[in-house]
Amino acid sequence: MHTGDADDNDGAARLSPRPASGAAEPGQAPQLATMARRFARARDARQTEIAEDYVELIDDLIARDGRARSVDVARALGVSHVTVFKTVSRLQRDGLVTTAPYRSIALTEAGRALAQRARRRHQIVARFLRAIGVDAETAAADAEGMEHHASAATLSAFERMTARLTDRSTCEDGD
Amino acid sequence: MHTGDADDNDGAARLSPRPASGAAEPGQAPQLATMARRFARARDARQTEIAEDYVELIDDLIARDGRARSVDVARALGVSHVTVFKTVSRLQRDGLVTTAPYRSIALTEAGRALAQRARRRHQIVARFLRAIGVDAETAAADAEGMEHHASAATLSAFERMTARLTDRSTCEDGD
DNA sequence: CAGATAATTTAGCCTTGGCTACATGCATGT
DNA sequence: ACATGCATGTAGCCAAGGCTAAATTATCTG
Repeated sequence: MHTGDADDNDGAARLSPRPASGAAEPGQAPQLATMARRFARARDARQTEIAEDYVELIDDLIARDGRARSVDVARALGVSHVTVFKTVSRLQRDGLVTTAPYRSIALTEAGRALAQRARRRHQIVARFLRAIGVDAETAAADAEGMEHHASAATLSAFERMTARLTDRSTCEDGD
Repeated sequence: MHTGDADDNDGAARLSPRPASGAAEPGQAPQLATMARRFARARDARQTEIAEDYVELIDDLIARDGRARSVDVARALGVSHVTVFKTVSRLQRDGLVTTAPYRSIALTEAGRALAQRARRRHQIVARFLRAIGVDAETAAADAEGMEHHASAATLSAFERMTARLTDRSTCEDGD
Protein backbone atom coordinates (compact mmCIF):
# COMPACT_ATOMS: atom_id res chain seq x y z
CA MET A 1 0.00 0.00 0.00
CA HIS A 2 2.86 2.36 0.67
CA THR A 3 4.37 2.56 -2.78
CA GLY A 4 2.47 0.28 -5.05
CA ASP A 5 5.29 -1.70 -6.58
CA ALA A 6 6.58 -0.27 -9.79
CA ASP A 7 7.67 3.24 -10.52
CA ASP A 8 9.66 4.54 -7.59
CA ASN A 9 13.04 3.39 -8.77
CA ASP A 10 14.60 6.83 -8.94
CA GLY A 11 16.93 5.85 -6.17
CA ALA A 12 15.53 2.85 -4.37
CA ALA A 13 16.83 0.02 -6.47
CA ARG A 14 15.09 -3.29 -6.25
CA LEU A 15 16.96 -5.80 -4.19
CA SER A 16 17.96 -8.13 -6.96
CA PRO A 17 21.21 -9.87 -6.17
CA ARG A 18 23.55 -8.51 -8.81
CA PRO A 19 22.21 -5.80 -11.05
CA ALA A 20 25.48 -4.23 -12.10
CA SER A 21 28.31 -6.64 -12.71
CA GLY A 22 29.00 -10.31 -12.38
CA ALA A 23 32.49 -9.83 -10.96
CA ALA A 24 31.43 -8.14 -7.77
CA GLU A 25 32.72 -10.59 -5.20
CA PRO A 26 36.43 -10.82 -5.93
CA GLY A 27 36.88 -7.09 -5.73
CA GLN A 28 34.43 -6.50 -2.94
CA ALA A 29 34.60 -9.23 -0.36
CA PRO A 30 38.10 -8.53 0.95
CA GLN A 31 37.43 -4.84 0.84
CA LEU A 32 34.38 -5.28 3.01
CA ALA A 33 36.44 -7.09 5.61
CA THR A 34 39.12 -4.44 5.48
CA MET A 35 36.61 -1.68 5.85
CA ALA A 36 34.98 -3.49 8.72
CA ARG A 37 38.33 -3.69 10.46
CA ARG A 38 38.92 0.03 10.06
CA PHE A 39 35.47 0.92 11.27
CA ALA A 40 35.88 -1.39 14.22
CA ARG A 41 39.06 0.43 15.14
CA ALA A 42 37.33 3.80 14.92
CA ARG A 43 34.42 2.45 16.97
CA ASP A 44 36.85 1.20 19.54
CA ALA A 45 38.60 4.55 19.72
CA ARG A 46 35.24 6.24 20.23
CA GLN A 47 34.60 4.07 23.23
CA THR A 48 37.85 5.03 24.93
CA GLU A 49 37.75 8.71 24.05
CA ILE A 50 35.68 9.67 27.04
CA ALA A 51 37.80 7.74 29.49
CA GLU A 52 40.92 9.37 28.09
CA ASP A 53 39.40 12.81 28.19
CA TYR A 54 38.38 12.33 31.80
CA VAL A 55 41.65 11.02 33.14
CA GLU A 56 43.64 13.60 31.21
CA LEU A 57 41.44 16.35 32.56
CA ILE A 58 41.51 15.01 36.09
CA ASP A 59 45.28 14.84 35.91
CA ASP A 60 45.38 18.43 34.69
CA LEU A 61 43.10 19.62 37.46
CA ILE A 62 45.14 17.85 40.10
CA ALA A 63 48.31 19.37 38.72
CA ARG A 64 46.79 22.84 38.60
CA ASP A 65 44.52 22.95 41.63
CA GLY A 66 45.79 20.12 43.77
CA ARG A 67 42.48 18.30 43.46
CA ALA A 68 39.85 17.30 40.95
CA ARG A 69 36.30 17.90 42.05
CA SER A 70 33.52 16.55 39.93
CA VAL A 71 32.05 20.01 39.65
CA ASP A 72 35.27 21.25 38.07
CA VAL A 73 35.35 18.31 35.70
CA ALA A 74 31.75 19.04 34.81
CA ARG A 75 32.50 22.70 34.10
CA ALA A 76 35.56 21.90 32.04
CA LEU A 77 33.74 19.33 29.95
CA GLY A 78 30.57 21.34 29.70
CA VAL A 79 28.35 18.57 30.97
CA SER A 80 26.24 18.22 34.08
CA HIS A 81 27.82 17.12 37.32
CA VAL A 82 25.54 14.10 37.31
CA THR A 83 27.03 12.93 34.06
CA VAL A 84 30.46 13.33 35.60
CA PHE A 85 29.41 11.39 38.64
CA LYS A 86 28.16 8.47 36.61
CA THR A 87 31.10 8.48 34.26
CA VAL A 88 33.55 8.62 37.13
CA SER A 89 31.77 5.65 38.66
CA ARG A 90 32.42 3.75 35.45
CA LEU A 91 36.03 4.85 35.48
CA GLN A 92 36.33 3.59 39.01
CA ARG A 93 34.74 0.32 38.03
CA ASP A 94 37.33 0.10 35.27
CA GLY A 95 40.18 0.77 37.64
CA LEU A 96 41.21 4.18 36.35
CA VAL A 97 40.22 6.36 39.29
CA THR A 98 39.40 5.99 42.94
CA THR A 99 36.74 7.94 44.73
CA ALA A 100 35.47 8.16 48.25
CA PRO A 101 32.14 9.73 49.13
CA TYR A 102 32.38 13.51 49.11
CA ARG A 103 36.07 13.40 48.33
CA SER A 104 38.04 14.59 45.38
CA ILE A 105 38.71 12.22 42.52
CA ALA A 106 42.08 10.49 42.45
CA LEU A 107 43.77 8.62 39.65
CA THR A 108 45.02 5.09 40.00
CA GLU A 109 48.35 4.10 38.55
CA ALA A 110 46.57 2.89 35.44
CA GLY A 111 44.64 6.13 35.26
CA ARG A 112 47.77 8.22 35.59
CA ALA A 113 49.48 6.18 32.92
CA LEU A 114 46.54 6.57 30.57
CA ALA A 115 46.40 10.29 31.31
CA GLN A 116 50.05 10.70 30.47
CA ARG A 117 49.72 8.77 27.26
CA ALA A 118 46.68 10.84 26.33
CA ARG A 119 48.39 14.10 27.16
CA ARG A 120 51.44 13.14 25.17
CA ARG A 121 49.33 12.35 22.13
CA HIS A 122 47.34 15.50 22.64
CA GLN A 123 50.48 17.61 22.69
CA ILE A 124 51.97 15.90 19.69
CA VAL A 125 48.84 16.47 17.66
CA ALA A 126 48.32 20.05 18.84
CA ARG A 127 51.96 21.03 18.27
CA PHE A 128 51.88 19.42 14.89
CA LEU A 129 48.75 21.24 13.82
CA ARG A 130 50.26 24.54 14.89
CA ALA A 131 53.46 23.67 13.07
CA ILE A 132 51.66 23.19 9.78
CA GLY A 133 49.94 26.54 10.13
CA VAL A 134 46.71 25.95 11.99
CA ASP A 135 45.87 28.71 14.44
CA ALA A 136 46.28 27.86 18.10
CA GLU A 137 42.62 27.74 19.07
CA THR A 138 41.60 25.58 16.12
CA ALA A 139 44.62 23.37 16.67
CA ALA A 140 43.66 22.81 20.28
CA ALA A 141 40.04 22.08 19.39
CA ASP A 142 40.86 19.71 16.54
CA ALA A 143 43.51 17.97 18.59
CA GLU A 144 40.89 17.29 21.22
CA GLY A 145 39.04 15.04 18.81
CA MET A 146 41.83 13.79 16.59
CA GLU A 147 44.22 12.64 19.27
CA HIS A 148 42.18 9.57 20.03
CA HIS A 149 42.44 8.27 16.49
CA ALA A 150 46.11 8.77 15.81
CA SER A 151 48.07 5.53 15.75
CA ALA A 152 51.67 5.23 16.81
CA ALA A 153 52.81 5.44 13.20
CA THR A 154 50.86 8.63 12.63
CA LEU A 155 52.14 10.16 15.84
CA SER A 156 55.70 9.40 14.81
CA ALA A 157 55.09 11.02 11.46
CA PHE A 158 53.61 14.04 13.22
CA GLU A 159 56.64 14.38 15.45
CA ARG A 160 58.97 14.04 12.48
CA MET A 161 57.11 16.69 10.55
CA THR A 162 56.90 19.02 13.52
CA ALA A 163 60.64 18.79 14.03
CA ARG A 164 61.29 19.30 10.34
CA LEU A 165 59.02 22.32 10.12
CA THR A 166 60.19 23.87 13.34
CA ASP A 167 63.84 23.63 12.44
CA ARG A 168 63.85 25.63 9.23
CA SER A 169 67.35 24.56 8.16
CA THR A 170 66.18 21.24 6.84
CA CYS A 171 63.93 21.23 3.83
CA GLU A 172 63.71 17.83 2.24
CA ASP A 173 65.68 15.73 4.65
CA GLY A 174 65.01 15.42 8.35
CA ASP A 175 66.87 12.48 9.78
CA MET B 1 31.16 3.87 57.76
CA HIS B 2 33.04 3.23 54.57
CA THR B 3 36.29 5.02 55.25
CA GLY B 4 36.02 6.67 58.56
CA ASP B 5 36.81 10.26 57.77
CA ALA B 6 40.37 11.25 58.27
CA ASP B 7 43.49 9.68 56.89
CA ASP B 8 42.91 8.73 53.28
CA ASN B 9 44.20 11.92 51.81
CA ASP B 10 47.01 10.40 49.77
CA GLY B 11 45.19 11.39 46.64
CA ALA B 12 41.62 12.09 47.59
CA ALA B 13 41.89 15.64 48.72
CA ARG B 14 39.23 17.05 50.93
CA LEU B 15 36.74 19.18 49.12
CA SER B 16 37.77 22.50 50.50
CA PRO B 17 37.18 25.32 48.07
CA ARG B 18 40.64 26.70 47.40
CA PRO B 19 43.54 24.81 48.92
CA ALA B 20 46.22 25.89 46.48
CA SER B 21 46.07 29.52 45.45
CA GLY B 22 43.85 32.54 45.97
CA ALA B 23 44.08 33.63 42.36
CA ALA B 24 42.35 30.64 40.91
CA GLU B 25 39.39 32.27 39.18
CA PRO B 26 41.00 34.74 36.80
CA GLY B 27 43.26 32.13 35.33
CA GLN B 28 40.83 29.26 35.48
CA ALA B 29 37.33 30.44 34.73
CA PRO B 30 37.93 31.42 31.10
CA GLN B 31 40.01 28.33 30.58
CA LEU B 32 37.20 26.14 31.83
CA ALA B 33 34.82 27.76 29.37
CA THR B 34 37.31 27.36 26.56
CA MET B 35 37.88 23.74 27.38
CA ALA B 36 34.16 23.18 27.58
CA ARG B 37 33.77 24.64 24.11
CA ARG B 38 36.43 22.34 22.70
CA PHE B 39 34.97 19.30 24.36
CA ALA B 40 31.53 20.24 23.15
CA ARG B 41 32.87 20.38 19.62
CA ALA B 42 34.48 16.96 19.98
CA ARG B 43 31.25 15.60 21.47
CA ASP B 44 29.31 17.06 18.60
CA ALA B 45 31.68 15.52 16.07
CA ARG B 46 31.28 12.16 17.78
CA GLN B 47 27.54 12.40 17.32
CA THR B 48 27.79 13.03 13.61
CA GLU B 49 30.54 10.51 12.94
CA ILE B 50 28.18 7.63 12.48
CA ALA B 51 25.86 9.53 10.18
CA GLU B 52 28.82 10.58 8.07
CA ASP B 53 30.23 7.09 7.97
CA TYR B 54 26.90 5.70 6.87
CA VAL B 55 26.12 8.16 4.09
CA GLU B 56 29.69 8.01 2.81
CA LEU B 57 29.56 4.24 2.75
CA ILE B 58 26.11 4.16 1.17
CA ASP B 59 27.31 6.54 -1.51
CA ASP B 60 30.32 4.32 -2.15
CA LEU B 61 28.18 1.22 -2.41
CA ILE B 62 25.79 2.88 -4.81
CA ALA B 63 28.69 4.06 -6.94
CA ARG B 64 30.29 0.62 -6.95
CA ASP B 65 27.33 -1.76 -6.98
CA GLY B 66 24.49 0.41 -8.15
CA ARG B 67 22.69 -0.09 -4.88
CA ALA B 68 23.22 -0.08 -1.12
CA ARG B 69 21.65 -2.97 0.69
CA SER B 70 21.62 -2.89 4.44
CA VAL B 71 23.35 -6.23 4.54
CA ASP B 72 26.26 -4.75 2.59
CA VAL B 73 26.39 -1.78 4.87
CA ALA B 74 26.38 -4.14 7.83
CA ARG B 75 29.24 -6.18 6.42
CA ALA B 76 31.31 -3.15 5.56
CA LEU B 77 30.85 -1.63 8.99
CA GLY B 78 31.19 -4.90 10.82
CA VAL B 79 27.93 -4.56 12.70
CA SER B 80 24.71 -6.52 12.64
CA HIS B 81 22.05 -5.79 10.07
CA VAL B 82 19.71 -4.82 12.86
CA THR B 83 22.03 -2.06 13.96
CA VAL B 84 22.12 -0.88 10.36
CA PHE B 85 18.37 -1.02 10.12
CA LYS B 86 17.89 1.07 13.21
CA THR B 87 20.59 3.55 12.31
CA VAL B 88 19.24 3.94 8.79
CA SER B 89 15.83 4.62 10.30
CA ARG B 90 17.38 7.46 12.28
CA LEU B 91 19.11 8.74 9.17
CA GLN B 92 15.78 8.72 7.40
CA ARG B 93 14.18 10.54 10.27
CA ASP B 94 16.97 13.12 9.96
CA GLY B 95 16.41 13.50 6.23
CA LEU B 96 19.66 11.98 5.00
CA VAL B 97 18.35 8.83 3.35
CA THR B 98 15.10 7.45 2.03
CA THR B 99 14.04 3.86 2.36
CA ALA B 100 11.11 1.81 1.25
CA PRO B 101 10.36 -1.65 2.63
CA TYR B 102 12.57 -4.26 1.00
CA ARG B 103 14.20 -1.66 -1.22
CA SER B 104 17.76 -0.48 -1.39
CA ILE B 105 18.78 2.56 0.63
CA ALA B 106 18.85 5.83 -1.28
CA LEU B 107 20.46 9.10 -0.31
CA THR B 108 18.56 12.35 -0.21
CA GLU B 109 20.12 15.51 -1.57
CA ALA B 110 21.25 16.37 1.94
CA GLY B 111 22.64 12.88 2.35
CA ARG B 112 24.54 13.03 -0.91
CA ALA B 113 25.94 16.42 0.03
CA LEU B 114 27.06 15.15 3.41
CA ALA B 115 28.56 12.06 1.81
CA GLN B 116 30.57 14.14 -0.62
CA ARG B 117 31.82 16.41 2.13
CA ALA B 118 32.76 13.39 4.21
CA ARG B 119 34.50 11.68 1.32
CA ARG B 120 36.43 14.81 0.47
CA ARG B 121 37.64 15.16 4.05
CA HIS B 122 38.43 11.49 4.19
CA GLN B 123 40.55 11.70 1.06
CA ILE B 124 42.33 14.83 2.20
CA VAL B 125 43.23 13.27 5.53
CA ALA B 126 44.22 9.91 4.05
CA ARG B 127 46.34 11.45 1.29
CA PHE B 128 47.97 13.74 3.80
CA LEU B 129 48.86 10.92 6.15
CA ARG B 130 50.40 8.98 3.31
CA ALA B 131 52.28 12.08 2.18
CA ILE B 132 53.94 12.48 5.57
CA GLY B 133 55.07 8.89 5.54
CA VAL B 134 52.33 6.84 7.15
CA ASP B 135 51.79 3.48 5.48
CA ALA B 136 48.67 3.14 3.42
CA GLU B 137 46.72 0.80 5.66
CA THR B 138 47.40 2.80 8.83
CA ALA B 139 46.64 6.01 6.97
CA ALA B 140 43.29 4.67 5.86
CA ALA B 141 42.43 3.42 9.32
CA ASP B 142 43.49 6.61 11.10
CA ALA B 143 41.75 8.76 8.55
CA GLU B 144 38.55 6.88 9.27
CA GLY B 145 38.52 8.28 12.77
CA MET B 146 40.34 11.57 12.34
CA GLU B 147 38.38 12.92 9.40
CA HIS B 148 35.41 13.79 11.54
CA HIS B 149 37.42 16.09 13.78
CA ALA B 150 39.36 18.05 11.20
CA SER B 151 38.14 21.61 10.84
CA ALA B 152 38.28 23.57 7.61
CA ALA B 153 41.48 25.26 8.71
CA THR B 154 43.14 21.96 9.44
CA LEU B 155 41.98 20.48 6.15
CA SER B 156 43.43 23.44 4.28
CA ALA B 157 46.71 23.01 6.08
CA PHE B 158 46.66 19.31 5.22
CA GLU B 159 46.10 20.05 1.56
CA ARG B 160 48.85 22.63 1.56
CA MET B 161 51.28 20.23 3.16
CA THR B 162 50.30 17.38 0.87
CA ALA B 163 50.90 19.55 -2.17
CA ARG B 164 54.20 20.78 -0.78
CA LEU B 165 55.42 17.29 0.02
CA THR B 166 54.20 15.76 -3.21
CA ASP B 167 55.64 18.44 -5.46
CA ARG B 168 59.27 18.43 -4.39
CA SER B 169 60.20 21.64 -6.19
CA THR B 170 58.67 23.89 -3.58
CA CYS B 171 60.21 23.90 -0.16
CA GLU B 172 59.11 26.86 1.93
CA ASP B 173 56.51 28.47 -0.27
CA GLY B 174 53.39 26.79 -1.53
CA ASP B 175 50.98 29.34 -2.98
C1' DC C 1 26.45 27.03 66.75
C1' DA C 2 22.88 27.65 63.20
C1' DG C 3 21.85 28.85 58.69
C1' DA C 4 23.22 29.43 54.02
C1' DT C 5 25.64 27.98 50.16
C1' DA C 6 27.76 24.68 47.48
C1' DA C 7 28.97 19.98 46.27
C1' DT C 8 27.75 15.27 46.02
C1' DT C 9 24.70 11.48 45.59
C1' DT C 10 20.42 9.11 44.28
C1' DA C 11 16.45 8.30 41.37
C1' DG C 12 14.47 8.31 37.11
C1' DC C 13 14.16 9.56 32.28
C1' DC C 14 15.85 9.80 27.36
C1' DT C 15 18.58 8.69 22.95
C1' DT C 16 22.16 6.23 20.66
C1' DG C 17 24.23 2.33 19.16
C1' DG C 18 25.21 -2.26 19.88
C1' DC C 19 23.25 -7.29 20.27
C1' DT C 20 20.20 -12.03 19.73
C1' DA C 21 16.16 -14.34 18.44
C1' DC C 22 12.42 -14.68 15.74
C1' DA C 23 9.10 -13.46 11.96
C1' DT C 24 8.24 -12.07 7.31
C1' DG C 25 9.13 -11.14 2.49
C1' DC C 26 11.60 -11.66 -1.96
C1' DA C 27 13.98 -14.29 -5.67
C1' DT C 28 15.95 -17.81 -7.48
C1' DG C 29 16.49 -22.91 -8.60
C1' DT C 30 14.77 -27.13 -9.65
C1' DA D 1 5.06 -23.28 -8.45
C1' DC D 2 6.98 -24.08 -4.49
C1' DA D 3 10.79 -24.81 -1.41
C1' DT D 4 14.83 -22.99 0.03
C1' DG D 5 17.93 -19.39 1.12
C1' DC D 6 18.98 -14.87 1.82
C1' DA D 7 17.55 -10.12 3.07
C1' DT D 8 14.66 -7.40 5.63
C1' DG D 9 11.82 -6.19 9.46
C1' DT D 10 10.25 -6.60 14.65
C1' DA D 11 10.65 -7.34 19.52
C1' DG D 12 13.24 -6.94 23.32
C1' DC D 13 17.59 -6.62 25.79
C1' DC D 14 21.82 -4.00 27.31
C1' DA D 15 25.41 -0.28 28.38
C1' DA D 16 26.98 4.36 27.63
C1' DG D 17 26.37 8.95 28.09
C1' DG D 18 23.44 12.73 28.32
C1' DC D 19 19.64 15.25 31.24
C1' DT D 20 16.41 17.22 35.46
C1' DA D 21 14.77 17.04 40.04
C1' DA D 22 15.27 16.11 44.66
C1' DA D 23 17.76 14.61 48.76
C1' DT D 24 21.89 14.46 51.41
C1' DT D 25 26.31 16.05 53.10
C1' DA D 26 30.24 19.51 53.60
C1' DT D 27 31.93 23.77 54.12
C1' DC D 28 31.71 28.44 54.98
C1' DT D 29 29.70 32.45 57.16
C1' DG D 30 27.35 35.15 60.37
